[in-house]
Amino acid sequence: MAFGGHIREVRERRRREVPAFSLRQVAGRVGIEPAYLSKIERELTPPPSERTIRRLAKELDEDADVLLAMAGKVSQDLQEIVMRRPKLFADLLRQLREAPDHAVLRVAREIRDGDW
Amino acid sequence: MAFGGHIREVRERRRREVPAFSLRQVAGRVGIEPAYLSKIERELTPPPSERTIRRLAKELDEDADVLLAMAGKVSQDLQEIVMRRPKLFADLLRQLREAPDHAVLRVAREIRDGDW
DNA sequence: TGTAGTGTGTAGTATACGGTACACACTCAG
DNA sequence: CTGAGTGTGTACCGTATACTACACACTACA
Repeated sequence: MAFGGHIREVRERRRREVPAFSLRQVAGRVGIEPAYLSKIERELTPPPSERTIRRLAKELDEDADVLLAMAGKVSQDLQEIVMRRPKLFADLLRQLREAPDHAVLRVAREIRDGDW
Repeated sequence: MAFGGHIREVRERRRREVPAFSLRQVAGRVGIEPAYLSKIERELTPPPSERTIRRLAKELDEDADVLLAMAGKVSQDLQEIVMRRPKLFADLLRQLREAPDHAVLRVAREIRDGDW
């Protein structure tokens, strides 16, 4: 799904319960102009910066990494993890490209359980 | 190490054997202006685009992912892998941030040996 | 009926990105 | 001593990024 439309959906849904989720008020709390948020939601402009996406995520209680992905971006902190050991992580990610979710999850679990 | 200086070092080293690795000729084969490559190598300009970095990597027989990392970038194809399953890979990468190389390598090996 | 709040149209802006184009000074081989 | 090749200084360029600012029309409530 596209970024803007998703934001609009989530915001409107939230708004049905809490009127403070009007476009103007959300824009205000997020720190951008209402007109800009309007254009974002209708996809008349490309998705905003990572910084703004993070604030939107917080405001709307959505997962920042997922929103960033919808915006065609990858979180800066993840990029730094890869850049610190480029060969290592480049290989790993390409290995895992086609791997099913459960296999990747198992890997993550093994690591978390600290058997290294 | 910084991107530009590394490029200069590698190119000069190569040049000692093969004179075709002059700045001008490399720039020519890579498809950029010599003046631009000069500025890149002396870091008077930020590193070039991913596209140009890839060509430099090929030309100088260096690892593209490593060069990209030195340039503060992450390969577009890796970004797409993460963006397709953002939660999955965001979690995984953050798990692996502090993990020692050998642990990550083992994970990659397990996956490659296809036990999923 | 006015006024508070809503979303939107239009215009403009500062900064960064990713370079090109050309002239210059230097070196070194024939 | 010339001319082919070297690296570099300076100026400029189009496009994209990430927004702001303001005016407008509409709705609903008091």
